[in-house]
Amino acid sequence: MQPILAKDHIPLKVDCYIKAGCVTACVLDLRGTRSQCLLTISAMLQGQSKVKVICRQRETMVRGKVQMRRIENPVHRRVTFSKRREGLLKKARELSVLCGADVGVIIFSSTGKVHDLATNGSIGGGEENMRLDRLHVLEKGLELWYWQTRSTKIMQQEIQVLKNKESILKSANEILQQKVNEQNQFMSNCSVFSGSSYSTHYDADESCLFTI
Amino acid sequence: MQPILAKDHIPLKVDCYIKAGCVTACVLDLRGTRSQCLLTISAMLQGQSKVKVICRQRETMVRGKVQMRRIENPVHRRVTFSKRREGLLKKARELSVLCGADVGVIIFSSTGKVHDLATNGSIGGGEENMRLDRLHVLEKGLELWYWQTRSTKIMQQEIQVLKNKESILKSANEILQQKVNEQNQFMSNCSVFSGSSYSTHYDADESCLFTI
DNA sequence: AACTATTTATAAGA
DNA sequence: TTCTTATAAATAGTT
Repeated sequence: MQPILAKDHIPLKVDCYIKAGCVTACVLDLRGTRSQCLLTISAMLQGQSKVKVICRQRETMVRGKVQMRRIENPVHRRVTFSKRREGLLKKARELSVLCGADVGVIIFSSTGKVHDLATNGSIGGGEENMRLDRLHVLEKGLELWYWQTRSTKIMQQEIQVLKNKESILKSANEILQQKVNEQNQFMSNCSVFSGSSYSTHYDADESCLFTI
Repeated sequence: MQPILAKDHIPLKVDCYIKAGCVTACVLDLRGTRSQCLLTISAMLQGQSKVKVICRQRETMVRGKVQMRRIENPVHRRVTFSKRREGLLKKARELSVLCGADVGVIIFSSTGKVHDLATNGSIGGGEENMRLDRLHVLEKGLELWYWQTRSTKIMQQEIQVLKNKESILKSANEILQQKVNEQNQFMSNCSVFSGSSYSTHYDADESCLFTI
């Protein structure tokens, strides 16, 4: 793709041409609420916006683009983590509300094993989602997180218990089976007791069916 | 909080005072790459930025803030879902890389049961994360998603199988126990066999230890 | 899919 | 921690 070099484009830097623009401004309303607003450049340059701009000189002018790599400074990293975690959860909630999607976010911090989670859809539908405050969402999130982690642990424990039971029952079964076999053999060797009803009641082959 | 009414603040609207500002601009570099840049208002007003601004009049000027409620138009909703899903996954990846956190995102779309997931930390550490392209991350994500869902299902199945085993083994145990008891009783009633080594080998109380 | 005006997020400073 | 705000980034509506 080649650059579009219109005649009325004047270079901003050596390698840039500005095409359009607008003004992001910080404002206070009469109640003192701070927010950001926007003015078109044309309105500014044509004097249509009756605005006096107060520009304070910053100590450091350079902020630059954030390098996408791990932040080494622990303080900066913690602050950034806190800010961006909030942002991510907000985005997740917005996606869920706007598009009716179920969104789950799980965050494990590197240091403190902190975990957060944002979710809805499973909470309830419609306008009620709007009224869920931060606390409620966090509460639900933790609940779900607990469910995830705990259920895994509990299931693993349950499996272990059942395996132990199985092992013990198998041993018991073997011993009992051995007894039965020995008794059967002993009694079959004893011709005095032939014709007894015992032999029909318990049979070695029948009990083998229960061995797994 | 009361508004700060400095003398050199001139009202922008009836209820707003501008305090500071900057210019967001759309630019093309010489290779035609489009990006956004920023100019300070002071530089603009003082003529320090040699920029000619071209403002095109839009057909519709009103865009307004997005209402945080479900988008009813299906086309708009799908487009917004697509855009914001990408944004959310990007944010998740950034949080993970910048702060060394493990982040998982699961998205179920309202219509097509589509699910996505972004994760890292478990993939690997350091600079290599930078090189993971979208496909790789998605692949890993799906893998993890599968792990989550499948492991739960598998564990539940395993628990069910073990419970069945336990039930069968218990039945077998009861039947065998009954046999042993009956045989013991039968033989103890038979005075001819007193003094046999059998009675010491299997005892009803001993096998009861295996009942859980 | 691309464009860009506008909104929103956030890094650094206070 | 919270506030501020300059600046970077996301995205809604349109082409």
